[in-house]
Amino acid sequence: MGRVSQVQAQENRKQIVRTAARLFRERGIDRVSVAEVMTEVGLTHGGFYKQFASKEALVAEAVGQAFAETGERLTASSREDFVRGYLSVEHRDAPGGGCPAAGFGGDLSHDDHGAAVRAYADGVELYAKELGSLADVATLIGALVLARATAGTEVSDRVLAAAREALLDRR
Amino acid sequence: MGRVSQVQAQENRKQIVRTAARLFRERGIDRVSVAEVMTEVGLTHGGFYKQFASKEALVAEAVGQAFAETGERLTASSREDFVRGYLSVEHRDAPGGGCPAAGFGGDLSHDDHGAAVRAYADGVELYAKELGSLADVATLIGALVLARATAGTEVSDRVLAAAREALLDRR
DNA sequence: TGTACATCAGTGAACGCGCGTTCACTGATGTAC
DNA sequence: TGTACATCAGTGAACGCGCGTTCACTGATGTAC
Repeated sequence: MGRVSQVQAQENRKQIVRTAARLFRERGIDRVSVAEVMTEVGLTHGGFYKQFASKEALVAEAVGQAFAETGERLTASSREDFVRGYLSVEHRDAPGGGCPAAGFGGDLSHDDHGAAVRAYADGVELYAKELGSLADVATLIGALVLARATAGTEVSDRVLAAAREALLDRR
Repeated sequence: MGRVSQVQAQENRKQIVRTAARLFRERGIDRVSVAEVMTEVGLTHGGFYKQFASKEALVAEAVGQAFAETGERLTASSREDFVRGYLSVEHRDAPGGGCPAAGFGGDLSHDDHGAAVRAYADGVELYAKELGSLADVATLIGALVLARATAGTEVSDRVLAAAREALLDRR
């Protein structure tokens, strides 16, 4: 295949970011290769560097993309609906389209991912604005991280239920 | 160097597990190689497989080791002291000797780390027994994960303070 | 207690593999006239 | 509007590298007598 239209190239670029945002959350940034993202989009891996300076640049954009998606959903539903959806078994089992704060938390705390950290911090602020307090954001995200890390044990369902109760019934 | 005494071999094995437990929490499991752990202990990488079946086996033991260390500290201090220490800037900046639930959370939620997940779930139960509720455990761990992921921004200190207030002053 | 031999923890080189990245090439797209 | 040429998104092979793991070897340790 030869050159592609500028419109098509921009569309391909967006698809790469969207696909990376999903795969990185599903399996962790380090466990997803550039080649895998490109294949999933339907391109070959060589062209990646025509669009991005490095994998790290893609990570930064993917984190931003994931928070943008979540932000829309967040402001479009009531507090109670959002909390129930967030702390659901479905959300626990489908990290690919889920909360980036939980999905990227582990990957970003090591090393320095400058731009990605900025997007992450802004995302957390947005959560806090919607939920009312940073402590509630911590409870929400902590419960999801714990539920995923313990998936398959009885602890997993119980931590989701406990956080639901603390954030909804208790207030 | 030739053969080493059984006592020395057991001591080396323990050192490998302890060192892995620290390095894995500091930089993430995928970012630490078997060779690096062995070098840090003062051995060469080839001998690793005389002691462990695979890197995965070491991961399981390292997670268990990390929770065992934390469990001792947890039962040895008052609730308030523990919460203050847990949500301190020092703990945020020194993950190597810190909470394994936060340090390993991201790494274990992807793929299936059977034995490690069991140790993790047991560790979470221990936290819950000490703190009183699983929701409080979620708040504690979520705050630390967020503080680390946003380290360097103002959000980081604020989320620690907010969780401290929620877990101590509010009750 | 001494001796002879088997064991096996640790060594260091090597393996196959997948990764991020580079590069010469292709040919449709975009542009200058 | 047509033509000639430059551009550059995408291709596919190749690179250097570090990883997890294997293996022949070493020689002190452990054991049988």
